[in-house]
Amino acid sequence: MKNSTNYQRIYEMVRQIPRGTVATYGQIARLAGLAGHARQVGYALHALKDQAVPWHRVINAQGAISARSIPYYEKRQRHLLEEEGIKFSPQSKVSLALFQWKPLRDPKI
DNA sequence: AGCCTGACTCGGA
DNA sequence: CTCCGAGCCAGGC
Repeated sequence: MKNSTNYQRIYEMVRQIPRGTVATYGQIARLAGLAGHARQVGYALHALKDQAVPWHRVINAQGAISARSIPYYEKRQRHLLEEEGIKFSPQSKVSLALFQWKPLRDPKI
């Protein structure tokens, strides 16, 4: 990666997501000072190899787990979230109103 | 160096 | 409600 700084910022933010809450890609991007670069957050997590950050707490803006190349991971992510007390709707979606991380420094929320 | 791909999001039709 | 297009960037070939 050329600019590892951006990735570092993203990882820092993801690491700060409290247990039992979730955050969206766009939200992480804003908090990391990369507003509008939600996609980059996804790439950063994709490039992530070790389990140093709670990547499973990052979901898309619809409160659903984003599909990735390996379907199995999707199931595993859901399991991890459920173990933290996060509930999924019949449509496999998380209620952002209830579980989304709401840090004070995020103006949009 | 150039081209293609992908864990996203938002606004408008 | 669903579908489409544009913006954005790192990594692999």
